[in-house]
Amino acid sequence: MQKEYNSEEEFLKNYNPDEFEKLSMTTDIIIFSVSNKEQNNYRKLGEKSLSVLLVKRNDYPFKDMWCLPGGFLDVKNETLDEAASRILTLETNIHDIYIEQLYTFSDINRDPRMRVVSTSYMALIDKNRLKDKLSCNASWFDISYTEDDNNIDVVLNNGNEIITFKIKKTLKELTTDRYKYTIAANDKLAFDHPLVIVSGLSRLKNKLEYTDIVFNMMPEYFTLGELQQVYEVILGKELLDPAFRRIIANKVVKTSKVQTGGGHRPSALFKYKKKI
Amino acid sequence: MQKEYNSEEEFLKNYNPDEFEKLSMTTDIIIFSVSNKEQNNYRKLGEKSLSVLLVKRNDYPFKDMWCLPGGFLDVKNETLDEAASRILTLETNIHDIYIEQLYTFSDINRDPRMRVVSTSYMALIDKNRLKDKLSCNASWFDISYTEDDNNIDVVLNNGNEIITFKIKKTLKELTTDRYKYTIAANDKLAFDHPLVIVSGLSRLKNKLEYTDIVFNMMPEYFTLGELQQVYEVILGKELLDPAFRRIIANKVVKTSKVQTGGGHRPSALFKYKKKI
DNA sequence: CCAATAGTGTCTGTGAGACAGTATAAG
DNA sequence: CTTATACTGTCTCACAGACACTATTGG
Repeated sequence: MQKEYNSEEEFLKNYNPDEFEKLSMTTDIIIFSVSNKEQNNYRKLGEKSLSVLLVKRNDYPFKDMWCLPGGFLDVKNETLDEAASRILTLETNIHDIYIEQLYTFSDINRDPRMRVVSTSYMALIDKNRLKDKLSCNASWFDISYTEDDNNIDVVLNNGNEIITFKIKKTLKELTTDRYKYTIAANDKLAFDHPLVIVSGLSRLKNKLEYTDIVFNMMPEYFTLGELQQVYEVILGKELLDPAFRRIIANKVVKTSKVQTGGGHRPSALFKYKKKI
Repeated sequence: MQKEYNSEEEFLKNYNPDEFEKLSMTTDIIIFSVSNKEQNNYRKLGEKSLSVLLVKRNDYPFKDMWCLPGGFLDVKNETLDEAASRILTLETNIHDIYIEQLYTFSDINRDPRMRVVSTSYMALIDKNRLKDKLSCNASWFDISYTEDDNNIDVVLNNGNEIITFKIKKTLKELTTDRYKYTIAANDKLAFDHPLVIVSGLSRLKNKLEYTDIVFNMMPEYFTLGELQQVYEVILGKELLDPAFRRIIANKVVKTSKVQTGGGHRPSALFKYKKKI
């Protein structure tokens, strides 16, 4: 039973902040970018792929496994958004990166040390902006995945090491296409990070279709062929040229620059057309 | 510097769970439903409106103000989803309610007592399912709101009391239509709940267009006129009959029942057609 | 000339917006 | 007969899918 107070001030003065049990919070950030595989055929375009930044854990728990960049919330001084930005800057050394909150994961045993709830974020970046080298324990992994009604199989590859995991989908409810995701196989990723990656992939794919989010992953100047490749690699399907050009027509501006040297017709370079 | 351990078990045995500062978490639930205003003209349909369930606070902080149903996370025993379900059942006395996570709010001073991070949920319900009376301090408020590029003005009305608040929108970033929402005016709602309501409204509006979410707010049998009214009241605009019927044609099944007594042509009753 | 990408023209079918029209109960 | 809603037919326009075609470079 609450005691009687005469004012909010009086109540707050007497409040015991340990009335409710407490826990720690972290943020995990899934940083997406686009990689370019070099081609040996001088004519062909380099194949693109979607990449995610992972960090190798030096310490327990999950020592020697990979995880998303993340860290604990500074309870006294920062919001979750600020914590995420701090970690993002720490990892990339650049500012002005697109970031958005994804989902808050709260499984009781997701951290073996103690109860930790984690709010995940998704960030998009053009890799070319990274002037500094990555810290030695961080690495870009190319993502490929297949999905059907029951499973998502994901393969992450940094050229050196291959990480695979499988997510099982079970229909949660009839009126939307929401699934409950559970980790069905995973050896190399720490915590519940397979779930975070899948949730980020799904958000990215959706937002690609109804926002201009993709331009956060593009350099200032790009060809429509490159942009189309990025769409294709994220959506996991090929697009027809005329249809694609119609879709992005009012999102880009043609510049006077062209890109030559490809052993074929040069392509015009475009910029993102900012909305009014 | 982390000490040297030889195994995960050894590390965990020696782990100090108070290494990182802790905080409390809550969940707040925005429960939407549809209300029916009675009409005095025997021919006319009762006007529908979107409603939200609010609770009057008996205790400090924010004593005597209204807030969304919510509560603290039981750190030892439940996930956030479970906490939200628990509170939802507590408030409504029914199970099988549609619920989804919305967003995690973490402003440092959102709770005057101490640092509290809150994960918000949105639930949709058909009010007619509520057999029990609401607890005496809970009440349904009809929502009406207007929105332009800079502000959202919301009016909540339970027939007795009127709550208004204003949200200021500032563009966060160019590539998507994401805004930063800040509370510009609010006297009667506790915490940052105006932000939660606006975030729920926006989610509901969006999902209406690409999911079958609306049927969680409908009774088992309904007329297309009623369904259309619900769409109109959520979207805040009128729809043309033929267009609307095309959109929902493959989401509903016509039954043999009809609804008469309206002083006009009887309308067929429909059910939600569950997907295969 | 060849291979590969850049870029365009256009046909076709689908589907949304719009509006007009018919149907039918209760008073 | 009036009023209000229920429900349908159809025209038009915009746009996505599909495919064929032209353009241009480096080797």
